[in-house]
Amino acid sequence: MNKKTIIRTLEKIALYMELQGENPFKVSAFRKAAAALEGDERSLSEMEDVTKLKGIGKGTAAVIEDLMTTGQSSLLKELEEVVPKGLLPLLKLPGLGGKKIAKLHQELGIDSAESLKAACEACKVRELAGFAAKTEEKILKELANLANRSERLPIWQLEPVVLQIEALLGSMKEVERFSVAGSFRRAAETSKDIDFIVVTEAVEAVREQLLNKLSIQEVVAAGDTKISVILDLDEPISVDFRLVKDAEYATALHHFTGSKDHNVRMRQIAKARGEKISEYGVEQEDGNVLTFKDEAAFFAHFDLPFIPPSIRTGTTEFDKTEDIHTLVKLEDIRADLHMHTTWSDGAYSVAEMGKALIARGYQYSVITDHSQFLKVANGLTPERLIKQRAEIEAFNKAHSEFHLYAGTEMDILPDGTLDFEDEVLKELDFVIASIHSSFTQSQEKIMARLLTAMQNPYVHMIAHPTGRIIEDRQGYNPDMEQLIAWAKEYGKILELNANPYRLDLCVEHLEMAMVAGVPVAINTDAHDITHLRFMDIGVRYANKAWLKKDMIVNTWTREQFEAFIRRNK
DNA sequence: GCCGTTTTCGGCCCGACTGTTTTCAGTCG
Repeated sequence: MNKKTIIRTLEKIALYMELQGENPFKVSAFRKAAAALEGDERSLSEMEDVTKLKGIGKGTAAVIEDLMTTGQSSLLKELEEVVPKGLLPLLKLPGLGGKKIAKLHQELGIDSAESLKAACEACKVRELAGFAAKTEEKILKELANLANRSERLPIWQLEPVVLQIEALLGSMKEVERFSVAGSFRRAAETSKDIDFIVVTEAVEAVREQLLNKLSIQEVVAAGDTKISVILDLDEPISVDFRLVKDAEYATALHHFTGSKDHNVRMRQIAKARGEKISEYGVEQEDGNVLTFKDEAAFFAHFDLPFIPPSIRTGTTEFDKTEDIHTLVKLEDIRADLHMHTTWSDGAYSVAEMGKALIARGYQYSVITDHSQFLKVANGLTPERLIKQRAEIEAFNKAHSEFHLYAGTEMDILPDGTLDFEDEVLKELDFVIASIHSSFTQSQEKIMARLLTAMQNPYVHMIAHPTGRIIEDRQGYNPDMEQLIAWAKEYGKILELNANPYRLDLCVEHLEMAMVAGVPVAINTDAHDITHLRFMDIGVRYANKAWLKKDMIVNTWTREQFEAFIRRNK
């Protein structure tokens, strides 16, 4: 019995219980048990007693025991008999939870998205206690959204899987070099699968290891050059591995990175010169096939500069080649201006974050914990801000080559006021203003809230300006044209939040900001040292909008940054 | 269901807000 299967079964049980309207604490107990198993590095056989794990007691241990001895869970089977499968996707509808779905099922016999839609259209739902006409309308709207949802997976779901596969490939001595390719490499918001190019002379050994060490649901193909599998995850993810010889690496990587349209343009360019591009190399008129040591050499062969993957759309990258050198690169980044520590909801102390930032080669950064309104995130009161500043100053004293600024991520409250008085704000080096509440207010109200922040002389930046989560929620729908105009008028920075859940501002809005000449900061919003890696995603994403390096605040030197933040002091 | 006792039940992170009702589930981080 696979540990992953047990984790997934426990989570499935939680899901079905939720649909029954079970006690939420009971539901979360099953989820916690699953998380406890997942969080423990040991395999099942290495644990003599699972109930020793915090979060696993008699009930969940019985489920595990059941799975180990019979290969299935009788509890889950019982639940599946009582709860229609068609109810599962309804949990994804905003506004509907287990209790409401259970009620819809019990009272109206609803068992699927289709029957829910029919009941709403027949005005049956509004007759139930706790439901009304407005709810009906909302459900219908969200059902339409659900149907429109593509099969593509969001980047935040793929990123940890890519990381895991990279670690596995990196550990194989038979693998000479490798790279993720496809739309993930192009920093697409969503992808239908993950592609890897792997250089090896030992195809057999690499294939065996991939098939044995990955948690696989289905092997689609396992040949000499291509291995295609579906991984056994919460949502199944397809992964293709292309095994190539070292000489083919550059052209194979280019070919499988795409985009399709980019490749078409490249092949046209080659054809005009009497050459032919394939994944194996560039064939000359005499039949001789050229190969390249890397992609840069490949592009150079066609008199092109290195084109970063994220701008390979098959359009502008060929028209604006002279601008490519103005795009930001990871090594241009000197700072991260948005992160959290244990003072609010982060996982590491000020000093631990500081050291991790120094290790990344940054010159300065800003600690920006949540403000008092966000009680669940342990937001800071003015008194705690003062104490935190002392800790930041102590860190700076011990590290003269680097500087940590004291900031805040301050909430813009639902009533349109700011969470701190000006007296508090003016003592801070850097002030971020953010919306984390009342997303469903009218655009007018949302804009009024944002205007308050824009007009405050102590606010420097608006973080994640739309509040969207990729493939999950739309955000609070601000009027971006207006917001960008205000940012220009009041001299504020807009954020490109690099967390793969957000990527907010999106490409379209970043382009608008650039045209308006509004400075952008690429920030990780790290709640953990490992989240600092998101800077790479942010930089690659920024390239999609052709943001010029000098408009990106955190490429500035410490002196330039300081001049900006001191303006209104 | 799990945990941890001032051992066998009460709390489980939380406080404001929305839409619905007149007490509450769901949503935000």
